[in-house]
Amino acid sequence: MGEATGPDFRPLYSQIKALLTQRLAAGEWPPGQALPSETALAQEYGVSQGTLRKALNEMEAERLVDRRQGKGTFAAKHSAARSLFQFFLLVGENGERQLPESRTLECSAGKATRDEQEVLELDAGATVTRIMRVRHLKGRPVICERITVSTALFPDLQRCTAGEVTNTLYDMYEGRYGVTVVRARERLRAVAASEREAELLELSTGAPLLEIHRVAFNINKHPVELRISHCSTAHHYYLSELD
Amino acid sequence: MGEATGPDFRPLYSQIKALLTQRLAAGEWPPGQALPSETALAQEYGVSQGTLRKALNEMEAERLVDRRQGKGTFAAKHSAARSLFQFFLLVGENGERQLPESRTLECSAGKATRDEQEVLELDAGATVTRIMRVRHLKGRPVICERITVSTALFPDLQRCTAGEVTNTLYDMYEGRYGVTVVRARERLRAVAASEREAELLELSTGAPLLEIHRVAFNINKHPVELRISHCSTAHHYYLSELD
DNA sequence: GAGTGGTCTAGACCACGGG
DNA sequence: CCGTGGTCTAGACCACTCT
Repeated sequence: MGEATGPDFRPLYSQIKALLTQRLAAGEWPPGQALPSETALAQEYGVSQGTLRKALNEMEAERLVDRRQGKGTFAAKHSAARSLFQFFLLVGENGERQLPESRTLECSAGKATRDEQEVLELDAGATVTRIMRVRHLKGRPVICERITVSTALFPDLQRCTAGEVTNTLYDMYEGRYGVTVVRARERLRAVAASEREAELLELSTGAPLLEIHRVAFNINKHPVELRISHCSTAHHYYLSELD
Repeated sequence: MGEATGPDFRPLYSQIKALLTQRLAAGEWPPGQALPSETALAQEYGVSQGTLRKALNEMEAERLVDRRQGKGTFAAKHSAARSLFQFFLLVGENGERQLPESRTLECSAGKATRDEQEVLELDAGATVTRIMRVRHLKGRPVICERITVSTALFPDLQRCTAGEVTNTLYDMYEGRYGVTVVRARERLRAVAASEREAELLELSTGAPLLEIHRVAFNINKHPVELRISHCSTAHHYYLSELD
């Protein structure tokens, strides 16, 4: 009957899900790799295939795994599609989606501010790496953003961001640091463009910008990145589906 | 084996779901009313309880029905909680949620503009009812919004919005007109406050405001309301969960 | 106690992907 | 061809709600 770790009064499938998520977070199946089949896992845990299926289906709904008939179940992996549809909600007038190109302005390390420390749940005095960049859509500068991550979690990020341009930052977090971003919380406000932002985005000072304050979380629900973006919404809008 | 209406190559549970949704949309079970039990419906359609359960569970995920152990399955009904958590995403600094009070400024009927006609999928020359109102949170004026609906779908809305203040507009759509809003799409931009908005919201002209362009849909996926809100984000932010 | 939805099981068959 | 996940079934038992 496959005893777990102790008495647990949640449904079986929910316990199985927690165990599988734990193994996933521990790196037992790196992003993109196949998990054992349903039947194998069911046998391993001593439960029916139906129970195991319910656990895996919920994990798929949370985008922790990818399931495909005839192929198998795979640990979630970042892709351009995922960045585009899950994490980049600024779309063009006609609704078309496109990932922006990025130009890094600055990249430096320093002591976390009180705000950064709290949001990223860091120890007092921890070192963070900050990236300032401008992002372009169809040749136009549209976004001005400042990204903050823990230097301990992402060492040498400065050097990495210099050369590579092809992939998104989240691809790099996953590929080079083994950190997969699965969820994010965004807080939106309207703000006035500062003098510098106005210059970078080719607008006038005081022009209204959409501020996106994003905290990104890894599979363990720990915050791993703080990103504050100021976006010109002259030719784009932020799409939010309420359902 | 319970023939449906014709040859259909989707999975059984998906066909059942479509049939149940259709009956729900037709008003067979008004908001809040109980549907027959799983066993009864399974027998009616000649499928197993498991298949029927899968259909109902998906409908619950889409918030078309409410299911509670020991009680039954109920047609979705609007509630303060639903308005608050599904449709009102402007929250206070400390993350607390609260529904705003509304003060109607104007309410009039007229010919739909080209934009309104397209968004609401109306015939050319259709009549619409428009409401202008200011909404307050904790005594402060925070939102300035213009609402447009089809007059044919919501007759006499002008008279209705005059007196009643207790409930939300969506409660009224449901209670008086039998229209349940189940989904919405919002497009967000940063805009500058007009002179009038600045006055109403007690800000200076040109101050940055968050524009929310919302289209609300009924259970049949038809657009039933257009709402453009201009929000002061001095003491509130728009919360968007990306998962 | 009777009735509801929730969990769990075991097994059959189907659809898909790849050798 | 085999192995994978997807569908469908039938039945047992549990947890919750109301009378």
